[in-house]
Amino acid sequence: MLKKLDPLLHSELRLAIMSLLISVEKAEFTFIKEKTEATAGNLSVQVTKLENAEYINVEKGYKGKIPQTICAITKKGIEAFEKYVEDLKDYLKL
Amino acid sequence: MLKKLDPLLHSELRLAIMSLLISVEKAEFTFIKEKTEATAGNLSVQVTKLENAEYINVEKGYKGKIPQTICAITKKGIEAFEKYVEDLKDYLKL
DNA sequence: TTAATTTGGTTTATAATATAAACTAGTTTA
DNA sequence: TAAACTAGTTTATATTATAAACCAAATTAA
Repeated sequence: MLKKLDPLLHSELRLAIMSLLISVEKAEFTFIKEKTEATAGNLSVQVTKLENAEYINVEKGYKGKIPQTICAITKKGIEAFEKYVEDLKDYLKL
Repeated sequence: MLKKLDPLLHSELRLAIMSLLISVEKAEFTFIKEKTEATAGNLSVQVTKLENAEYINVEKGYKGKIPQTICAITKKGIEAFEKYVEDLKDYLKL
């Protein structure tokens, strides 16, 4: 039987964010924005959702005088991502 | 760069329908309903969307006196599914 | 025989989600 | 010092998913 997919990850932008962070571990908000081609608003909303789920943690600091938000994937986030991949494989026949 | 995912397929229930039809080629509405554990209403809506996209075709007939809806995947549907799988692989690091 | 129940759905209303527009706060440039 | 830019957040709107309500015919039960 097909497993219920984690709704937090079954979203194109959130999945893209997680996919990126799986590779690089941590990244600036602006970097993620460029890579995903998302609007800042949309990205901000989705980052907050992932943060609330503790799939990523978010640190707000400064790079010189300019605000800088750094996102990093958590252990919980990695596990959720890996489970999502396994669950999806059944749908995709992989 | 990550590709935009086909929004018609990036839906848990529609993906489950397509995944099932990829395996069996054609199936009754009621069979799909049992397998996916969807409500009839939800299934009806999603089947119609897939039909409108020509990813499946739907034949309404009778099994004896009882109405019977048969869904079958189309060539276009198979191709869309396969492309979706390939596109998703990049997100999933497969 | 007619009144409930079941089967096989569709339509429609509502809840959830995604997205973009508008806004805030501070910085740099002209 | 005012315009424009950077780095975001908040909020309003559009889209989507889902469930509830409904319909028609068949079956079963009284």
